[in-house]
Amino acid sequence: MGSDGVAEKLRAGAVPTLEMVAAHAGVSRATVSRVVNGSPKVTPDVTEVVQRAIEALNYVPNRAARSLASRKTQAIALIVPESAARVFADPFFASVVQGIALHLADTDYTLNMIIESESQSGKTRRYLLGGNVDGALVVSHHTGDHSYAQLSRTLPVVFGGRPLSDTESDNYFIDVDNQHGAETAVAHLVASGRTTIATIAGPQDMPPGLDRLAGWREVLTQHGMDTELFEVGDFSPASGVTAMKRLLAREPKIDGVFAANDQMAIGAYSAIREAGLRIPEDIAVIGFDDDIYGATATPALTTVHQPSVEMGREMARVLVKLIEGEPVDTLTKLKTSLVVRASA
Amino acid sequence: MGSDGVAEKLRAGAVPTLEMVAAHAGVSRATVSRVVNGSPKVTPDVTEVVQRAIEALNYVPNRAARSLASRKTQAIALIVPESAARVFADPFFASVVQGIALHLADTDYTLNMIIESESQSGKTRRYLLGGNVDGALVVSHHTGDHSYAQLSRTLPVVFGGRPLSDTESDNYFIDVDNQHGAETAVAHLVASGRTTIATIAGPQDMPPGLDRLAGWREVLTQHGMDTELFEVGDFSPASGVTAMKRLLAREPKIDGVFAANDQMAIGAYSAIREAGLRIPEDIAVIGFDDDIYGATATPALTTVHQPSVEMGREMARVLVKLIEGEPVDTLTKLKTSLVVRASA
DNA sequence: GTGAAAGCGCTAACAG
DNA sequence: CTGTTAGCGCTTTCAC
Repeated sequence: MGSDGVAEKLRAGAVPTLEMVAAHAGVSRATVSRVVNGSPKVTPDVTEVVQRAIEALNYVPNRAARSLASRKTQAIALIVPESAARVFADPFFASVVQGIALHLADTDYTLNMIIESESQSGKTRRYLLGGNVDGALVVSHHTGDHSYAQLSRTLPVVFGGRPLSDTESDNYFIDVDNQHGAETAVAHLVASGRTTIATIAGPQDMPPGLDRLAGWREVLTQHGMDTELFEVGDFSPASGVTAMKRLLAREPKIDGVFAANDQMAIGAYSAIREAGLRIPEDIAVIGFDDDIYGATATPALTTVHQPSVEMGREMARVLVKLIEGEPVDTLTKLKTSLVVRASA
Repeated sequence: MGSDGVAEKLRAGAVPTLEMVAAHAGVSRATVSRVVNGSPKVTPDVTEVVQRAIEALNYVPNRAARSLASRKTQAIALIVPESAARVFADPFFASVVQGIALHLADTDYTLNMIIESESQSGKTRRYLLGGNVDGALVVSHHTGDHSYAQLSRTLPVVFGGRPLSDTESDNYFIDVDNQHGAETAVAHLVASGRTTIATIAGPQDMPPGLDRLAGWREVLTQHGMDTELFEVGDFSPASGVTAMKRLLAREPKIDGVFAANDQMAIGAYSAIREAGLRIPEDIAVIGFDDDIYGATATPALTTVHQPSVEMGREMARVLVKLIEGEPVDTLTKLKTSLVVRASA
């Protein structure tokens, strides 16, 4: 009965199943399963016979069946909450995804990318709660938006970027050390002899905006310098132009400026030139992010590099550990580094 | 027996199963399944009772079980074959992925992103052949590399970009109309009075390189103009510089140049300026791609826009149709459009 | 160490 | 139109 059918399929060249491998190797399905899952208690001889059968049949385990029986999916969701278009235009995001995918390639986990269109946020929640994945990764570049925070009570979740409020202390975050990065940049300005250093800050309702401003303030304070010279932008080039103009109007003696991101720094370039000043001779400029805008600008922008690929890798690493029950830190901070080019 | 256990679980607040919904609604599991899958032959009354039970229990179907029973995965693989780093730095690729994800969000399919690291190409093949996905999408920007061509005999596959050779005629492709785009660009140059039009072609072993050169040649031929003025680059800015210099050395009277991509066009900018010529007064320049390099250059580059998001969307749309057995065209060509800015 | 048996949660004939 | 009956392919106790 059963084995006849199997023998038949074996010959038919159908998609090989564990049962067929078992028949081919002359062992039980349980044993094949053990070999496939690397169980230690299987005789080497048997293991080899099974391995051979697997290769002979070109057997590949069926994911769905395995998932159903083991109650694990071996899949991880990558949630992209912000407006899709904006997120994908962001090179930072692309690098993070790259890092995630690279790390996952070394594991048995699969990456399920989900673009969260607001029109169907319920769909995403259902997907995540429906046992379709073992864990989720949430990327939200600049915004501190963590509307998925509650999710973590049901499912392992790792966020990219720190939360705005610390009430969500039971969540896991991978963050870039924004404040330290900003400090490095401003310290560079100070070290190169600049004495009137302004900053174009990011939105003060976003963690990176807050932290980078704090870094600027910290260094100036240490050097007993004026800490009032800042204007807030929204991370767009246009806001960089406006902010720089206001800064120049307030204090014409400015000889150094730290912008909270590269795009605003490029905006500042325009305002500075319009005022008839030169970069870096009259005003040194440093940005933050190390994106394509700054790299291709003239003069090439000195900026703070964000370890974006590394961030993705770390997010994936932490999530996998979390899923597998290993202990991990609640907050991981990644180091930034100053990329000195021509603008400062 | 059975129903007692179910009633118990119902109270216990365990993850709801179809069986629990059936018990709650007082119908059979089959009926619940029909309602969930939108079968037309269920009485409205019954449907409603079931729906209510589903909501009451907050039931979500288990994907693995459904997949196992129906022998469908409702998942699509996105394969990224080229060196991951390069691909992700490419804004074109990011947009394509965006388009794919956007279309899939409207369907019941899930996107599995796979970065194909050469170290484990076998893993990818096994994954695809192991019945883990219902179909695959292969993106390869400029290269005509379709090493996955054979796959399509086993699994529905849709490629982005046309194949280099036409031997793979049983495969499905979504391509951009490179030749027509190039023709539009060159026609624009001709229409604006340019008489000595050169081109910086892309690699001649890549479809876009070939097609864009063909477009240039076609228009010049139509106008009885010289068709010898071309140099081949490798799509990098540096190769654009070199090619432009050679072109200028060969023919100083050049007053228009069409580059096969924006990055080479920007390279040409340097060479042109170095020769003491102005853009667009002395030489009009047009690129191809409409990427960030051209948009932020000075003067802003006139270029041919690639419908990248649309390409992703189309790839996903075609693959889903293919999976569901609907007829689709073997080759879909997407229209490009000329973006006139300051350089021509 | 290995096999037998019992499901995992759902779909899909097949009756009725 | 609805219920019954079998599995889908694999893991996992529990005996042997």
